[in-house]
Amino acid sequence: MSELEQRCAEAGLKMTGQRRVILKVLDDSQDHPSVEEVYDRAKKIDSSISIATVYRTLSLLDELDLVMRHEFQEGYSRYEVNVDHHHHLVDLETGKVIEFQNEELEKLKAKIARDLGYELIDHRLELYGKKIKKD
Amino acid sequence: MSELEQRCAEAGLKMTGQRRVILKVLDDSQDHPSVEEVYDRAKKIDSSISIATVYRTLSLLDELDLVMRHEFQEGYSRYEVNVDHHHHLVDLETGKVIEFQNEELEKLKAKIARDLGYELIDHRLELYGKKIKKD
DNA sequence: GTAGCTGCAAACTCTTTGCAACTCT
DNA sequence: AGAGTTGCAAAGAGTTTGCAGCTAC
Repeated sequence: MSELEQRCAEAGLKMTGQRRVILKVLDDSQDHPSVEEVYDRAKKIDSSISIATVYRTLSLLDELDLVMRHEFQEGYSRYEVNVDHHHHLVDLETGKVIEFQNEELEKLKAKIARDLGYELIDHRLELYGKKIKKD
Repeated sequence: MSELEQRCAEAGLKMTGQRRVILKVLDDSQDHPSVEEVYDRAKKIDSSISIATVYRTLSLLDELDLVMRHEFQEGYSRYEVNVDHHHHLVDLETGKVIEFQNEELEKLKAKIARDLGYELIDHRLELYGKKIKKD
């Protein structure tokens, strides 16, 4: 039983065939798939699965904090399995998403919020860039 | 003639009554109105204006970089008149948007991208927080 | 005069939902 | 058995678009 599956069970979710398939797809993902992409990958395993179920399952998993929903500036959501805290740099030429962490940045964000009189609850930082070519 | 109007003229846009109304609404906005809000404010000046025109005009202005489109995590877009570079802190309890700038942050972002081998083209930073209450 | 702009309504995309049938536990 | 889950299709929200008429230049 995968860790995702385990944590779903702990949350009291019924482990249906469809959910098992979606969890496997997520477990196997090293990227940040859209709902449509999760759906396509799931269909390869069980072609009878419906996109409504994918939407419902991803929403549930997001609520349980087992996955993280992102809305890059594309008009739809992407999901990723909830790993360590990090941010994203989106390659504007290829759409590739690169993850990074930066401790200094974390401190700075919290400080900025505090200075404005706020407790930082959540945030979003995305960089969009082009690869530097060394000729 | 407002500065926005001037810059639209320079861009070769025809100055119709509807556009003048929308530009005035934007000029008078100190906040970050949604399309619906711009539409409502515009209708108070000219009730015959259509929401399609508001969408079309805001898209145009965004392309010309006269306004900036934001997608906070709300499921729709908000616009603001394109002023100095800054970021936003969204008050999670009231929805209020607070603007801030931070030079240190700017440098850090560019450095992170550079270290990853990227030239920073664009970025997005939003903080979401709750007001700290001093009891 | 004409290219560009408008209002209207229909269409589109992404997402959610009501419902009857089905299935884990 | 019963609550939770599913597929389907319809509905929703936000946004875009085709078209015929209108308007700034």
